Amino acid sequence: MLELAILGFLYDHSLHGYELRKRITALTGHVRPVAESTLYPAIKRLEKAGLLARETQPGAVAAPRHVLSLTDAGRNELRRRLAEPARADITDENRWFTVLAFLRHLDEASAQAAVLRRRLDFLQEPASFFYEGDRPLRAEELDDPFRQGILTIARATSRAELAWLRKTLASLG
Amino acid sequence: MLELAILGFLYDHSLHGYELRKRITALTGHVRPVAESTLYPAIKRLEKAGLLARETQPGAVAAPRHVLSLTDAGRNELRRRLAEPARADITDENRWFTVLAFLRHLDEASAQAAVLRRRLDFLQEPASFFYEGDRPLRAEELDDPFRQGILTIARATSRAELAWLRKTLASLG
DNA sequence: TCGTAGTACTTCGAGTCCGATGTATTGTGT
DNA sequence: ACACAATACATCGGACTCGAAGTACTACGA
Repeated sequence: MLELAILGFLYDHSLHGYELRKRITALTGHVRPVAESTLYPAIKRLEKAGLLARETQPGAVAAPRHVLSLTDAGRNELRRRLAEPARADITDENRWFTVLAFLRHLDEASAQAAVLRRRLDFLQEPASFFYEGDRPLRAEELDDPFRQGILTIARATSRAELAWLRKTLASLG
Repeated sequence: MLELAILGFLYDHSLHGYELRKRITALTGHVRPVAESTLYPAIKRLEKAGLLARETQPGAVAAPRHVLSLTDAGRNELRRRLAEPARADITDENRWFTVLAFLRHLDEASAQAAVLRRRLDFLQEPASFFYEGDRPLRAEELDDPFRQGILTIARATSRAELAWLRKTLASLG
């Protein structure tokens, strides 16, 4: 997730870690903030794996900056992760949004459409949060107003996303 | 999150680990499955902290079951976690849904309302995913269809949840 | 000139999670 | 009679994450 965001942001521009941090915070920080002590080790991991390169600049403002850029292997890896997301990247909205945020980096519309279709399939699975035996319960069948809320909100999200997915899939041809 | 779900499910009934696992899977498993090797250590943690008690039954169906039940400390701890959720429990939808799933266990409507109000405040903060400088961008200003999708879906969710929150807060008095 | 805020990165330890693997029992199909 | 699935729990190592603290430098107001 974090790694995907790092690769995704660096695909467009080289950035130093601090700027990267600000962009990741803007993207997902209001939901799930990223600690510095998580970001910098992640950068090191990716660097060690040969996915990104580091060039140290003398500090213009403060401490020396490490300007990061994707290697060819890094670009390939980003495309691979976007084209073949893990199951959790499809099902978990937080992860899914990160995939969506960078999906334009896939070159082919058909590959983009394939990813959207996986999300579509997932949303169409008959899944609920609450069951009676094996039968999924509908909001109206619950007497707990908070659990009703969960189903109400999830249904609204699902509806909106299905509409958007179908529209976008149609426009991708 | 996991711990909250364990405490929440055990508030109503004593359950053995395997049954607990099935209920947690039903609740959040389609989004984020819980591995057995995560659940059982979590149970041990809570037991060690004195929040739940274990009674071993001879295996009716298979291996001996450990029937788990909340101690008084466990009941207090659940109510405490529900009444004073961490920031991430409010902002991350996955965690928030878990709080909602058990919020009825808070005795007082005013305490329930206070939690809902925290979510309301969060949703009303002007936050986006994409910025131009400091200014949040609207869906129409993006030319990336996938990023437009993120904003479109997030807005639909937000609208539905705000409506539900206001309705429910009104009915809580 | 002194404190504070912001930039930019690092280290450490503790906790948490997961995949893989293992053990033991009962029920079901063939 | 035997394999296999399901029940039920446990252990282990490796990876990831976080909070706390630290380093170091610049800019700016009082």
